[in-house]
Amino acid sequence: MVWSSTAIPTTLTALPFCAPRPDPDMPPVTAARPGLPSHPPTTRAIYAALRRDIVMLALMPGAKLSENELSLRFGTSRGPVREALIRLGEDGLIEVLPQRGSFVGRLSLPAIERARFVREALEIAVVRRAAEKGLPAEARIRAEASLSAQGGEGVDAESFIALDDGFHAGFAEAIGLGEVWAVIEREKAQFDRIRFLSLPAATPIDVIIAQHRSILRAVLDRDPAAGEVAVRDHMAEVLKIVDDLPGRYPHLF
Amino acid sequence: MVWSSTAIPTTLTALPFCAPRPDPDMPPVTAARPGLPSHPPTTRAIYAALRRDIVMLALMPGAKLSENELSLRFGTSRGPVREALIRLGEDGLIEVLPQRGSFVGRLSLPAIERARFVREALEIAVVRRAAEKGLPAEARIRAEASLSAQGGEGVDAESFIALDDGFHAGFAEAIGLGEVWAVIEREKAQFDRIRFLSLPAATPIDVIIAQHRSILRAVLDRDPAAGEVAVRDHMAEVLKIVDDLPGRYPHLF
DNA sequence: GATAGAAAACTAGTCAACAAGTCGTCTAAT
DNA sequence: ATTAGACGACTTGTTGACTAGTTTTCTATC
Repeated sequence: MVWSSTAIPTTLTALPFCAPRPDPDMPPVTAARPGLPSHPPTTRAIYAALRRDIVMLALMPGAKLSENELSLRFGTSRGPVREALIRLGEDGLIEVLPQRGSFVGRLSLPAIERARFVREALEIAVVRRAAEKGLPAEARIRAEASLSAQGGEGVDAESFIALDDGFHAGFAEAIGLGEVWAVIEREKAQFDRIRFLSLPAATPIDVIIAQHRSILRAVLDRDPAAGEVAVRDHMAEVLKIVDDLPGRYPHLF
Repeated sequence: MVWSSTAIPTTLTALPFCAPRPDPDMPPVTAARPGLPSHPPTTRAIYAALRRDIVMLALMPGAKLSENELSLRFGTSRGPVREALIRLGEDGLIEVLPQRGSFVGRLSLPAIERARFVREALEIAVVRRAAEKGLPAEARIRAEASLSAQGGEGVDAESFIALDDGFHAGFAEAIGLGEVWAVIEREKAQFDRIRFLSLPAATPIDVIIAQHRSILRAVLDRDPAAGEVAVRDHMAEVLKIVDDLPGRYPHLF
């Protein structure tokens, strides 16, 4: 068996950003990101596909995820599907009730606040240390390239989030603690969902880019305190958009 | 099938603290902590048993973990064992090489430093917020009870670590973010192993208790800055004991 | 028609067998 | 003696069947 190319059938789907449906059943359509870590073979692909669908709200909170149905959809047996579901459960993205079923986790304000808290704490520590140690030239170039790409033409929501992630991850890698970003990424899924949910009314991209600039400037100025303030400011954006969401989409909470 | 009581055969074992063996095969003996969360049934018990053995170095870094052998030992099929191994792999405690075998992860200085970094960042954020919000009376009582218990008679290594964990987790729970401790706990396993490894020569318990007192005092004094300093001081202890370990136990790294 | 009970259609949990890849060893040829 | 090749004893990955529990639905009874 060859691990390099997984043959999980995947399909691209247009995302119904602003059309959340009360219907818990969802069209079983997905796309798997290539080039993810690697550990297991088909399990990883299924995990990636489901995670992407959940984060992008193609699978709505509360939707039922039947192992049988998924194994049928992915063309594998229940084993790999089950393992993928276990990992999604560990990420807090789905909830499996014994003998009852697996369901996409509902949005939870406490869970979002916890994720925000964890991310803020880690990101502050990373930026502080980057400001103390100084940013390698290569990392600086990449950060600035990401910044200008963020403001470029034709960046859709998904690619902007990818650029956003890369920008933040760059600092962790720069200080030789790239794996810290993996911890952040696990938590990040929680409020990536609300980010997609509130896309039209969300913080203007210009503001976010300006905050990114502030963070980078503080690091380049070797000013940890300013970096911490900039990160705090940046992370506070989540709080602003999260407030009225439960009122607007009560069935997702 | 009844989930409440799992019937995984477990056996208690005296721990060979200061007798690390080059032999990668280990006596397959374990005890499972009761009252763990609950999600799956037998998988959870196997996971807990193996995790405990790994953290306490009853399973030495580099040891081979055969799914077949483990399923034989636990009296189940390979399925639950496999799922437990997946979760241990996610925790970074074991490494599974496709078609080759599963192995207890070796001690890695970068991994330990990463875990230390994450824990320090989160613990600082927690203590700071606890100092800002103030500690509820109940939490204060529990913290002080834990402190005196830590200095009590006849606390062995395992129970001290449990008290230690409870002390730290208390702050997270006090500020309503108890689940943050779960994130810390996942990372903590990495340097719990070196804690057990360096038990005899480790930092005297008195010093650790004094550091705990400093943290609690800072929180009670509503002094976030002092709390941060105290946590940094406390976390620095790990650095002190980790230095000469690779030289003394090269086969574990 | 409304309600209580049985049965059928789900669910996840578990298991044993098979497939496929890797490693070590043993044999045979040079 | 050395080396190349094949065999066999491992490993994890995958599968489909079976078990036990839950929910729903349908039916018979009041």
